[in-house]
Amino acid sequence: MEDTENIFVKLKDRGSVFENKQLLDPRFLPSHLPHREEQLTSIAKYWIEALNNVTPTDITIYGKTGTGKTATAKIAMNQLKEISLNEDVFIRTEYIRCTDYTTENQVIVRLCQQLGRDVPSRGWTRGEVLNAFRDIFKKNAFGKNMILIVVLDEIDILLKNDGDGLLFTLTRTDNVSILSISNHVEFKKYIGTRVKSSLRDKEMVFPPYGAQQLIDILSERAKLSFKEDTLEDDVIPYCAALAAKIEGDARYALDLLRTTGELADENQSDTVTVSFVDEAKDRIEHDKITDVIVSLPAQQQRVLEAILKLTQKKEEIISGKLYDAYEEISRGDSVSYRRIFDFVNELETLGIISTNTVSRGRGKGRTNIITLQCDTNVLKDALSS
DNA sequence: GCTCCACCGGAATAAAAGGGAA
DNA sequence: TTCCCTTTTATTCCGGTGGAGC
Repeated sequence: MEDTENIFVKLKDRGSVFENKQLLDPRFLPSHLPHREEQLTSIAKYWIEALNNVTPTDITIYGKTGTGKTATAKIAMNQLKEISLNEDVFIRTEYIRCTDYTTENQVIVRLCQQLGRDVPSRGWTRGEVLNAFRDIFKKNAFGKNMILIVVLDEIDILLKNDGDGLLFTLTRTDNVSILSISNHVEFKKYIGTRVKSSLRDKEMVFPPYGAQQLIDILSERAKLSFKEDTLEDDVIPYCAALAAKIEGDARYALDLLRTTGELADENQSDTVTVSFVDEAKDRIEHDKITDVIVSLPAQQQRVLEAILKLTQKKEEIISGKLYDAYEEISRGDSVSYRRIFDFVNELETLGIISTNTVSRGRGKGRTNIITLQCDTNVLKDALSS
């Protein structure tokens, strides 16, 4: 029998335009962030108090997706940690992503665990968990007061889901400083008055990156991630221009550049040309929508199916009609209208659909007009997979 | 057996704007 | 013309239930 060629060997030997693709990964944290020096300095000016054994003031960071909020906060955390080792203080910085820990309880439990307390995620009462958390501040091996700086990323998600209980607890705990990061400016509407009074925070806004700034960011990364002379001159400016249009999103810009390189590899091209950028843009859009839809619960997929069906019939989609279509698809296994209302809202948050509430006048009440915001073919493919 | 919490739905309340009375 | 009424559905509030981790 003839030996089968090892597919990995074949793929491994194939050329690549990348020197180190990891550097373009959104999770990669560079040591230097172009055009965020000012914001980093601002955070440091507040946090430096910790080195004098004073709990720093709370900070709130606003900014759209991909404006460097998380990266800046993480760099500040690392640098503070580094310098505090040489000082006579006990500072802990902890990072929590509120999309992973969506309730007060989950965050406090997680903090306890990160700080070395063995707290189970279930089984203990709220009081027991809180006591364990507060105990951590009472005694420690060095006989020094611990200062805890908590970075709560995407805090708007937690506030919307669970209310302001977490902020209440944290602001009432001595020696805790909060840095909250939010995508939305209006997230404070979820904070009640009792918490507002104890949360005396400094606010910071991260502006979207401009096209030229995005060029700087991409150039810096591309230098190390691509092989020499593989990138055509126009590629980076074009990626930057596209990303600048989408609210100056650096994460998107990096994603675009990486996908463009991947397409060059797939086409076994030695150079990355502008023509791959447009293709990369389509692929990212397609993958993004597909990923979201595939991970949706079955009931929400059915709602989308109903929307797709009505869209294809070119009918105006109003909430009542949508529910009828949904019930028909569900064949008896349907949830209430009340649930569908939530689903529609979630789908809107995800950007798959948009809604517009209109009133039709006396005797006709009001309704939501729903429109699909993505390509019907992409949606169809995603639903059938 | 205890706790958490995602999921669910009933009930109350709010909203919008054309129609009709004054 | 102004202003209140009307209707229907959007939206909010809130409590129940059951699965899962401990």
